[in-house]
Amino acid sequence: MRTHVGEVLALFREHGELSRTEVIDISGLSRSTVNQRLAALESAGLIAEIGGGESTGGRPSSRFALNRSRGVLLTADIGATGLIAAVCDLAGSPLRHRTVRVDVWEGPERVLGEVDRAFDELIEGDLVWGIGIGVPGPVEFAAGRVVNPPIMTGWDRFDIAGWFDRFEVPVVVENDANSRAVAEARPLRHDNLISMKVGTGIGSGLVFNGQIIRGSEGAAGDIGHTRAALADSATPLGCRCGNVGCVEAYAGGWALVRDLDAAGTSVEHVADVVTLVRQGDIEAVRLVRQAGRVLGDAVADLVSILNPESIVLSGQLAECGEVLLSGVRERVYQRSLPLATRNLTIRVSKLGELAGVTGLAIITADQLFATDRIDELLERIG
Amino acid sequence: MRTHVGEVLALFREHGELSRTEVIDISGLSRSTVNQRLAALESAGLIAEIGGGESTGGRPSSRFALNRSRGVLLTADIGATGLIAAVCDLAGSPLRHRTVRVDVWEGPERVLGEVDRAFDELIEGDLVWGIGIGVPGPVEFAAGRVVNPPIMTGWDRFDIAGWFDRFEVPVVVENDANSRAVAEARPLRHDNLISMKVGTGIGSGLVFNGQIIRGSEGAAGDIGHTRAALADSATPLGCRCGNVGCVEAYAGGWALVRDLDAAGTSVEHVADVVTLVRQGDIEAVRLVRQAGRVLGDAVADLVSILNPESIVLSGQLAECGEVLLSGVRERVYQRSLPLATRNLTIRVSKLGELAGVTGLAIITADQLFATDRIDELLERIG
DNA sequence: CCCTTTTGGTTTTTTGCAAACCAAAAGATT
DNA sequence: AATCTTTTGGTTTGCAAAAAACCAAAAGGG
Repeated sequence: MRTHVGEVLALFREHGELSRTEVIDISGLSRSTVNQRLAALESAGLIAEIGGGESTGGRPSSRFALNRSRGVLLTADIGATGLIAAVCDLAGSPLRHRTVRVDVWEGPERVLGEVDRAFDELIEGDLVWGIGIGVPGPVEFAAGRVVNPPIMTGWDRFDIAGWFDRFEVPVVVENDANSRAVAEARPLRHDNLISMKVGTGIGSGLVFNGQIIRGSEGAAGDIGHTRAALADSATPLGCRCGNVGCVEAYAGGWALVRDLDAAGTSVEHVADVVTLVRQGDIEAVRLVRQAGRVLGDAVADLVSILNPESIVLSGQLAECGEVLLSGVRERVYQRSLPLATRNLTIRVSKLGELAGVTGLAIITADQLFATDRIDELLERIG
Repeated sequence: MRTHVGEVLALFREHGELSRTEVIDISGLSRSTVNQRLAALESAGLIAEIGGGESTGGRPSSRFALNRSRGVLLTADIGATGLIAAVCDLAGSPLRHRTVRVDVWEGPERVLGEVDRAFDELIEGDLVWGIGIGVPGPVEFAAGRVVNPPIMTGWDRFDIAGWFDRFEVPVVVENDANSRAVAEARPLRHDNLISMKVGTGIGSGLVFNGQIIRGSEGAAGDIGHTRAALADSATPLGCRCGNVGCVEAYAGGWALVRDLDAAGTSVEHVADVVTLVRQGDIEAVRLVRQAGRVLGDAVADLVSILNPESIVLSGQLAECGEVLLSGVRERVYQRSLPLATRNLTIRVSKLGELAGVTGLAIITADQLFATDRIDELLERIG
């Protein structure tokens, strides 16, 4: 009986709620085949019948939907100085989450140990179906490990997927910016989107043709260390990467802290900058708006080259909202080709700090429900 | 009998020459199914048995390969001031070609009329299976037409595919830079590649995850009008696009003609610049090398962001070879993140002016041999 | 010359899919 | 209220594709 149910399941993941007739129309399959597959999916508990539909002049249809609580996905979004662990349903929505403060450079054993503990506390007898781990570095996706990370000391080629062997479920490892981008793109059905994370540093995730662009070595997305446009200030500032004139050295959170401090306003962390902006501190607002312009100049080139349909800003500095956005918009609409900005939207993420874990859950579900792996899943859940 | 032969055909397109046993191993299908499909493909003439293989201790295998001369693909690479029309085999290799001088702004009827004439002269009783047209503007691929082109006056939304209705074969329309990128990427099996065309203007084609990145409106790839790095020269030059400081205004062919002319060397066309460089003219070499640096600065950011495995330069200025390359390489290896340049190769295209028509043939074949359209093809060829 | 190895081809069995048919549940009509 | 029409639900039957099993052919090795 275990047939090509994956294609039908994919329809529910994409469209949400469907009746038999709708499945028939969309898939082009026959009524009997659709019935057979729906029965298989329902008996496995992957889909469930929900409230009966309205009549359109005849017998009312019964409607089905993905049974999003049949199992859970454990996800952990590991950042430079902290991590968020979450239990998500099969549609990707976080159900419960915990934040843990731990520095990534303390190494994989220490950090993943914290993830383990957080998972143990979050699981409430849930059936774990998959695990997704987000990391702030380049990832070899197929192997489930980090390769040549600039900031993740001690993590190089560490077998992250193997760490979670005890769960006996698929484990995916993905770059944190990429998982954010997926979380933004998928619900909107945007196939071409750029997600910018502006926190202490600056990173980006690219989704084009509906797929994550990882590059040949998983290092794609690093917009923070591209060259900034030096409008009039003749002094190219040094960056923490060792180079000079990087975007991050002007618009990154650490650069704003540096500049505000130099201007006489005592700040310690990016959060302080955000607070000042919200309080309307003139110097802070001026600096963040200027950071937006630098960011906008960098994004403008990217818009001309990649022609995305939307750009989403996230990260701590994105909490400055319009103050940051206006600078970005100003430069993008000024510099990018009109053709590329005609239907472009630039906005701040609505997902906030949960964007990472949400995206990881979606990516993990993608793997679990992949048409060529669906049998494996049915095998496991009996 | 008309079954899922497409999957097996795809194997031959990817691997070239295969024995039955190899097809069985790669596809995972049973011997009988493979035999059935091979028989169907062979009777349709899509594959042919080639010289028997060597024995490895048992009966020697018979080997099969795509019958690349079963039909031909007509392709035309339309540039700003001229077009190349070609007859290609089913593997994408150009068999015969013609060059026609015609300006694209003379409109679709005039230009496509020239394409028609060139096709008629090139066909020698060949069975035409598909047509591919490359154009210097943004393309709505699914519809087979140009949308909002900046330089293709009179072409907006013109039904290019419809023009070739008389052939009664599938027609694909693609951006010229994109088709070039495919021609470079496919034979090398590179999944992440940037192709830069440096001629009068500057354009690029992006292939990532093995797919063309077209952007949300087919406008992706426009690197020519991104912002150039203004090292020390304090005067941002005006560009023909109306903006200032574009890469093209420094490194485009028209900019070099402008600069050489201003320096007292009388030149009219980009070809003259190339000739001068080859003759070792000091000023020309200096300018082209400098153009390479400007280009390199722009590409460097793209390398950091997209992490391609190779960059290929084509177009007239690429004929300057090492003179242009050295400038590009200098800046890329200086500016891009080490992680992104570790395994990066930067080189000049070996395909030359036929890159466009080759890529178009490959893209057209992709459509013809797509698994969900293979039955349509078998229907047509009987 | 026989045995082993590897590939080629055919027959048999299974299974997934679709067409066709019948049943059920609603609204519409008389 | 009874019947007709419409739409959806479910089952049976027939077909065809795929795999397993089997036999044949063509090489090398002893």
